[in-house]
Amino acid sequence: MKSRDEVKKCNQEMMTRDGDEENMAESIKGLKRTHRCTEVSVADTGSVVTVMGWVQKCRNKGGIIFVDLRDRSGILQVILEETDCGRENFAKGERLRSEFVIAVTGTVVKRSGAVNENLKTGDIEIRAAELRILSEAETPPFPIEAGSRTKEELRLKYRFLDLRRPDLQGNIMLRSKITADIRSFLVEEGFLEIETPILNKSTPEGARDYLVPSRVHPGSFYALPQSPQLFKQLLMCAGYDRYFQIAKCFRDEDLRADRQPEFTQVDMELSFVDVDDVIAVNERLLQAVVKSSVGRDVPLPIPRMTWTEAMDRFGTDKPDTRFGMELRDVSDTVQGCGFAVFTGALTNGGTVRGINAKGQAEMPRKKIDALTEFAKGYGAKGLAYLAVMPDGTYKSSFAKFMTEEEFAALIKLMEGEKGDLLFFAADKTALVLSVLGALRLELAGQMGLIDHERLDFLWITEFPLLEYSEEENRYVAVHHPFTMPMEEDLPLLESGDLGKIRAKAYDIVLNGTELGGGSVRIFQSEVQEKMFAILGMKKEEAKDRFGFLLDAFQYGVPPHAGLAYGLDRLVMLLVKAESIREVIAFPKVKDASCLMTSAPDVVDPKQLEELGIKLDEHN
RNA sequence: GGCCCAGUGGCUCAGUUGGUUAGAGCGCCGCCCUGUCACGGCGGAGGUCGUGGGUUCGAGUCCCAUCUGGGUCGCCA
Repeated sequence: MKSRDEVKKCNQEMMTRDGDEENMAESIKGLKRTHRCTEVSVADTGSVVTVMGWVQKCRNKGGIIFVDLRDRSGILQVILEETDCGRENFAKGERLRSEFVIAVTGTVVKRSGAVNENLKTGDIEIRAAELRILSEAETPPFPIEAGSRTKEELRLKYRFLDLRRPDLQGNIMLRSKITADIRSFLVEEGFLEIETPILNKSTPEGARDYLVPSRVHPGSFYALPQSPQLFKQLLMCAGYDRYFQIAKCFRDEDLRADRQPEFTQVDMELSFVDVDDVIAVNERLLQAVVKSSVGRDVPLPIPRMTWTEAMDRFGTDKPDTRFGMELRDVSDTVQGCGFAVFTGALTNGGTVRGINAKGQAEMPRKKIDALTEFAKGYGAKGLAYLAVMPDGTYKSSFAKFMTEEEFAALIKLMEGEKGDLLFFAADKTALVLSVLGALRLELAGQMGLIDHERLDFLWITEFPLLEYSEEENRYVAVHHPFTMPMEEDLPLLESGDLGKIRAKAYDIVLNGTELGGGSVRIFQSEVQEKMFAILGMKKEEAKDRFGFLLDAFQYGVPPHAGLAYGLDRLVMLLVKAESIREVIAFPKVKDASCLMTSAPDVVDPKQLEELGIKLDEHN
């Protein structure tokens, strides 16, 4: 592959290349498109239509030319014969190549040849009377067709071509429909769509901000929003009791298959509500949108699970409930056994848990080793296994440390049967859960346990309010510092185990992906100040960073709560895409750059000077 | 920042334990063809194997470094 600089140079050449000598582009003058390609049907037989689009493919039989004309609606066959269109138009037809943009005026006829069952318009064709070549085209660097297996790198460099492909067009068009449906549902429900600023004050809690300098404020920086959180709370203070926004958000963090540095949230906030009210309206929203976009029914109510239960049963706060293989706590059973890895973990206040890979007893040693490596990737020191062979014997990495009775008890607890393979992890609880949670997903994938037709929605509730950060040496907010503790746990704020406080926070999960989350907000300034104190924020600092919010709370604030969805993830899951990039028109690659525009890029020194910015020598 | 995977004509891939002129399908170009729709027939062009270095009589194949893209851990209030 080319280096970044070479690519840049190449792109520049591409952009500066002039309209060339051979460009025979004709004018559109006097023509008006009457239909998209697949808007023409057998009902139009006999009428004259004008269609415009791209040449998908030409089949020149000598005296007759078939042209598959494509636009975003699909494909329509155009037929050119000299007797219909005359010599000049036919000659143009002979010059046609893939991706030429053309306009055709002609008569809709029923096909005299065979019907093409694969096309929506397979029973008709247009007999061209006039053909205009509106634009010629180079041969594209990869085929413009559905199901392309072209390297993503190339697709992204030529995203404008990639976006012509029917599968990507389908995703982008469905995304548009979903967005429109969300808007109309929320407006119908009395929500107001209100925009909030893109240029903001940096609030360095949480993800890293993208910073924006400004000519008129040398030395100061705006930050791009990570979410409209504070503004929507202020909107509640201002009385706009139901707000929503399709909001672009930015986080300067590393990318993943389901994470982009800029992404879109469906953001909402409601006044005079509690947890159940937010959940209720959002369940109806999801039901309506899923129905209208992909025609699937979402039965209500959506199941709910507390965070504690999710962690306990699935080892994660976003469980994929499309299959079982739940985690089991075997700590009590192995407590007195002779296996030091297990007993040692327990002595150190940890846990021992297992999962049962049904029918996998004969898994080759190599594969088990690979899974052990997989577990190590999540911080496990190892992975213990116990295979209950079909003949009833055991094969185990800890065979010599346990008695027959201990094995029997362990297998019984794991509901192990002949042919099952049991995996165990022993360590600190959080680590064990994360390892087995990941292993569960990995195994399910390998074993083909996941039904990809299912849409399993799930609410996760009662998240912990705070968690202790070893790195920061203090408690940090699990959700954000404006999250309301559950009433029952309020006393713990004063004295008690801060890690035990549950929050009025909730996530919506679909098929093991976190679709969105939200919370009831703190609306009493005393509680908010207490919260800042717990987070180690001095009064002055809190005032400096969030003073406007605290001020607003002094002037009459309604109880309020909200939620935000990752729109990209919702669309991704509904179209069954593997990556969020398949539902974003112009996504960025792993290092957050754009292969098409080559952003980010160095800027003119004059621009920097104007901004009062000096770079390090090594930049 | 760590770990893993991939990089061979325009595209997608094959390429045996290192061994003569690096193959295929599709696409592309030319000629022919009036019912094709994975159109067909004949002919043709096009790659030195991401880059640099090394081992070797000999490297697409082995080693080191590096670039590019992807997955993932950390990170993502």
